[in-house]
Amino acid sequence: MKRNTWQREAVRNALGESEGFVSAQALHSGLREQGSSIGLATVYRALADLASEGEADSLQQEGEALYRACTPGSHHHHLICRNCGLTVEIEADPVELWAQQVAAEHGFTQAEHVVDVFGVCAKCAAAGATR
Amino acid sequence: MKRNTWQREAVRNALGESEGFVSAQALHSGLREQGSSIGLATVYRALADLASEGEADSLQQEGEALYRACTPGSHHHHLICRNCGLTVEIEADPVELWAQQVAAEHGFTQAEHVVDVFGVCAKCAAAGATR
DNA sequence: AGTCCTGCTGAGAACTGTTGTCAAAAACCG
DNA sequence: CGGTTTTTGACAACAGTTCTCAGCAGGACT
Repeated sequence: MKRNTWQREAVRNALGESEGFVSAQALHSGLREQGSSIGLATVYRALADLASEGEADSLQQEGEALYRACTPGSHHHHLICRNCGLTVEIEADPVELWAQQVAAEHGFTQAEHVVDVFGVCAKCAAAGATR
Repeated sequence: MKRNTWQREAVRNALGESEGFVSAQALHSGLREQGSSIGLATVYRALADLASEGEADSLQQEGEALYRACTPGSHHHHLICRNCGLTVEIEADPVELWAQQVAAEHGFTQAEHVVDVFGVCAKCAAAGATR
């Protein structure tokens, strides 16, 4: 049976409050700074659970896993500011179709795809324009 | 100054001969089995060099980096069999346009994107059909 | 060809992100 | 409340990758 602990809630909340993708370790130290006594392993476990239940998305960047709360159930992709981490969920229907089609053309089945767009958001572009 | 050592050549060759994406460690042990005395660190260094010079593509899967020789200079994406690792280079012009457009719509600039399609190739689908 | 300099190599240690272990704690059931 | 059973948290273990550093060797120059 699956139990409902305050730790899991804490992770879910912390994830929901963050602007963009966060690493497990950042989340853990953030919670610790708020006085929580949650353990690192627990954060990893909670994140893995959330991700497998579709309540969070994950992506790999520079060898570490980043997580983000997302609208459950809906398939979507992300547009991520590589400077501040701001994330926008985007629909990608044309890409879905394209991926299926390309896979089929080459005899591939059970196609899945990884699609993420990185860029610099308007705010960061303006702030960094002088650089 | 950049030097041309037999180790770098060995890595380049081994990469070119492999069917799909290979991990640095697999490449290293493969070379070792062929009697080479190349070191693991050197393989990592050579792969990083090749990737940064555009002679190899890399992707992250399950926490490890995989590499593959690719046609230098051309921008393309990959269709990868998640069973045997077979890789097909694919053109994705519609996706390129889509990515630029979506980024622009949200005020993002300097858009880059990660697009990879995973599936099961015809051969593996046939072999695993009985499973 | 010989010499020198400097970047490259290889072995292993060190590091980083993640997962496993296990006793103790706490959530759920009645 | 008492019993059962999952979950937790501290820490060890692990895997992949990078760092370190003494010695080696590629290439330029002679």
